[in-house]
Amino acid sequence: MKNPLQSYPGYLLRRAAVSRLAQLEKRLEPLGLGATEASILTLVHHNPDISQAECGRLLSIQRPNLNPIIRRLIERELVASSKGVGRALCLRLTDTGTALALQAITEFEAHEERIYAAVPEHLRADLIPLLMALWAPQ
Amino acid sequence: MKNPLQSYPGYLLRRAAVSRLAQLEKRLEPLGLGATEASILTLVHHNPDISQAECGRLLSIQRPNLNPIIRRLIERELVASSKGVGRALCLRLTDTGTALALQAITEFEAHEERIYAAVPEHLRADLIPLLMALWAPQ
DNA sequence: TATTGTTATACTCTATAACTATA
DNA sequence: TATAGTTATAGAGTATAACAATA
Repeated sequence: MKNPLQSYPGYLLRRAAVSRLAQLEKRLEPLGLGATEASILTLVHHNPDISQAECGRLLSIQRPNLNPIIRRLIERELVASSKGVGRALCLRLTDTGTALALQAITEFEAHEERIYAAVPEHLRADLIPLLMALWAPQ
Repeated sequence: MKNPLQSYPGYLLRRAAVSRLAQLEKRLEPLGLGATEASILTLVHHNPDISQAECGRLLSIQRPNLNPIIRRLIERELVASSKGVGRALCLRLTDTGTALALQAITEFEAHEERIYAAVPEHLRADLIPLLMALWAPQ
């Protein structure tokens, strides 16, 4: 039995993404973080006082879906919020949140290394621009 | 505001996969097919008398999840089933199913072309092996 | 017994509508 | 009014357990 879809780049792209995400989540599990939560911590770490809506835009998560995720991070005291302009909330990491974010970033970078290791050396420099081109155009 | 994850290949991989899948589903919508349904029709078209379980293995869909999808395709008279060995069912496309599968395959190939078009020419031959390498190793 | 099909169920992601609050 | 946060809800997709049917 043969899978004819394995010659389609779109199918392989999806399979690769699913497989690598699962691999990452396995590594993040000891930190008690999912990939989305780890992404948010990283984003807030790099952008103190970012709003919830801005987080959602940068991570392509819609506000109604992001809300309970952020609330859980606040409940866990990894993120703290203060009032911003309008109804906006400014998000910052707590000390615990910062410590966990740094661990998450370490895992992200190890993950990045694993992915690069799977790519033939002469193609590594092309990987990021290639994936951006596959994402961007529509 | 900057998204630090955009320098991680794993993040870009996921974004690209989601974006391209959405693009494909838009093209398949006029056929009344989702990407999964179109994949199954293509698979059965290339492997007449394939079983449901084998479909699931090749497409990485677990049997309990595949069951209602196949049943819907049978209800729509795109797929017909006959008894195989054990409890297995042999799946085949009906004439309507074959006609629709051919249209779906045309859409898959157009999709493939769009993806290749986004890739710099000197990297096109590397695309499939690259994505397979990103999928496979773990 | 091993494999397949089936049912039930639960959890996560995602999508939309509608509401409240504030510059 | 426009933007942000919030709530409710519905639909995919995915995961596990358990049962039925058949070689």
